[in-house]
Amino acid sequence: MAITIKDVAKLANTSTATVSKVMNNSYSISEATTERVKKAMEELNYHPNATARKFAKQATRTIIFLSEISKNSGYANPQLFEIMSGLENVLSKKGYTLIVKSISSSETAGYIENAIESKVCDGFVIHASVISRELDELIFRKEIPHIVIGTPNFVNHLCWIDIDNRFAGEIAATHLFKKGYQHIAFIGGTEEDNISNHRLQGVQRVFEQHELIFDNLLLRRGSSDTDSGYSSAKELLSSGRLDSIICANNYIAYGCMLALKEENVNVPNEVGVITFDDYPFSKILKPQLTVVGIDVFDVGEQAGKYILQKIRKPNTYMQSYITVPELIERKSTDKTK
Amino acid sequence: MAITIKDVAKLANTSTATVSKVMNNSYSISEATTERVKKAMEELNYHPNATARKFAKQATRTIIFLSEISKNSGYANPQLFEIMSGLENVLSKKGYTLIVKSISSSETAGYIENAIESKVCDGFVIHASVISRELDELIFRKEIPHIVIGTPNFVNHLCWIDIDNRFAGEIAATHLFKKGYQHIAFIGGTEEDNISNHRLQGVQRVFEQHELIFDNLLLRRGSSDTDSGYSSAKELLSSGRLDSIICANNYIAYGCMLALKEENVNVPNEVGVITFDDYPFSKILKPQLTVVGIDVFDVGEQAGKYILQKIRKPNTYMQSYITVPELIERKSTDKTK
DNA sequence: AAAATGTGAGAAAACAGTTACCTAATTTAA
DNA sequence: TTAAATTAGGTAACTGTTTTCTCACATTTT
Repeated sequence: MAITIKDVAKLANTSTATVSKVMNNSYSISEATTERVKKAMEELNYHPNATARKFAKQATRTIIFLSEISKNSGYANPQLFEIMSGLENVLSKKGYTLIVKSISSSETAGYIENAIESKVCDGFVIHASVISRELDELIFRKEIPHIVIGTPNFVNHLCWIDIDNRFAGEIAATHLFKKGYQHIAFIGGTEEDNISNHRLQGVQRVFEQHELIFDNLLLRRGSSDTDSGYSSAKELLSSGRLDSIICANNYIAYGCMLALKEENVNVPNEVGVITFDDYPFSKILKPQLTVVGIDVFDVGEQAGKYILQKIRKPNTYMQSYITVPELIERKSTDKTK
Repeated sequence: MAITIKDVAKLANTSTATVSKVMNNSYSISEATTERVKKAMEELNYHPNATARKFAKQATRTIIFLSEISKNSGYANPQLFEIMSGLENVLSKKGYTLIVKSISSSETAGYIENAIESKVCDGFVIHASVISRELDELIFRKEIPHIVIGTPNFVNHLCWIDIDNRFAGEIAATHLFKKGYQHIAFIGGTEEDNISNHRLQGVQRVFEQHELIFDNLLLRRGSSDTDSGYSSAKELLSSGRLDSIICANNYIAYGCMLALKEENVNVPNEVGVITFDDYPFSKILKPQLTVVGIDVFDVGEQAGKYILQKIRKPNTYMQSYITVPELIERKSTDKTK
């Protein structure tokens, strides 16, 4: 049998109430009694039962992180885990526990409803890829403490945190102009890919600011992979006058670099290349890629801070929060004017 | 106030014991009563309190995954998350919950002792990087259900699961021989890096089998990164006769490929390149890398199965379990004889 | 010296389930 | 027909901690 609070109370010659009060250092307990109790706990090597505590306190101090994780997620989606790390980091510091649960968007609402009713956790951090209309409604109706990571497509009530991808696009374009590039191309993912869309919008906004027009002949949309980056770059090179390429992500950028090398185009002097997200990748290419870096660990941390705040003060209101990207200058745009 | 088992019992006109029995479908309860109870649960939208259940049952159905995760882990250590995904996958299926906790090796023993005494979880999956001698002793003394992922350096009592890196080395060397390569070089990480050591041992074993001697002039040890791969490859090229290189990991391989390209060495015809672990990376290089692939998701799954088994039947004994690597043939060794 | 105030600590009632044990009713076996 | 066995379902104890309420006693104020 495990040692319980009763054993401690008996040894310390007090009541369980007093022992509990000492543990929670709430209420006024005299110095002497406190010492006696602590000594007894020490002597018996007492560890309070965590489940019983949660039960009595009616609070779980637990957050559930929901996203779809399956074979290859670790490789394909390193940002997801970077976010999770940031989240764990702040929760841990505040004595909270992180449960990780893989789920598909069709199951999310059901799972969350059950988990909150069953008091499994105090709140949820939900990856945008697993939200649903049903969830939006549920969360509103039951006032469930939550935060979505990423921009949900149809948001009425969900609150979320994301990267400012438009601003990231602005940073990229501004940097190229500053470096003296003038004919900027853009290679993005599919038309449905909002990340690409927002990054492109940011680029276009900079053109407007400079009272220039973004040349749509220098815009390519494909899929978000290396092959697409490769073929888009080849097309661009053969078709038009350009001196720089903004790639919507690392994979595209890599394909693009391969094409440029094949065509013997010098990077950064003939064509500058810039992309987004600082994958390990971008540091090891030759030349190293200039990147608009996004601190996704920080996104996880912010999400953690927010959900804790929401639990402590349920009337806290926030619909969205945006983290700020930052330029990481490397060789691929280091043009000697 | 939340709906409890009492409310259900009252509505169904039975005792709480009966409701509980229906929920756990244990004991004999008549069809009619079962129906009545289920209808009542439905009607009240009853969700049993998870904490109270755990408390009454004295079992947590929870596993804690311990490793060191910090900023950049998601990028630098995708395998870690691949393992976590596999683990979550099997635990989830069996109704278990996965808690993720970042920790450093100096804290592990203390944390585990407290968690097990406090009945926070039923068992632990521990990454080899956070074990300690103290932990080994603790786990033995208290018979703590656990499994270590990776080979611990000093193991007396810990049980662990790992990849058969020696066998992976054998696969690599065998493949090269089969393809007609004869002068095989090896680029590894530091002398302390056991993964490199084991892979090299496997390679050497194949040489022995063929009654050949591995030429130590074609062995290079450095760090495990791209730069090291690059400089080692350059050295090898200038110094000796070789027709193939085994790189201990993807980063080294990439550096190696850069060096080969710079020296205008044709891959795979002049020099074949093979490495380990199937990072996304290896598919997008030109030429694509042949790789001894290791299914780390499977490692996570195996670990999950083992820990569940251990909890169900504590007298299950296993000291180590090894997963089998597999050759993924791509262009970088596709020599036309 | 009496009244008001403050402080330390215990008794007991939560918290919401599970389950060992018991009884009554029904079925089966002899 | 009776004894034994089986089945259905209720009673109440139990899981380990927290917390409200109360009271005794000590201290301060009037």
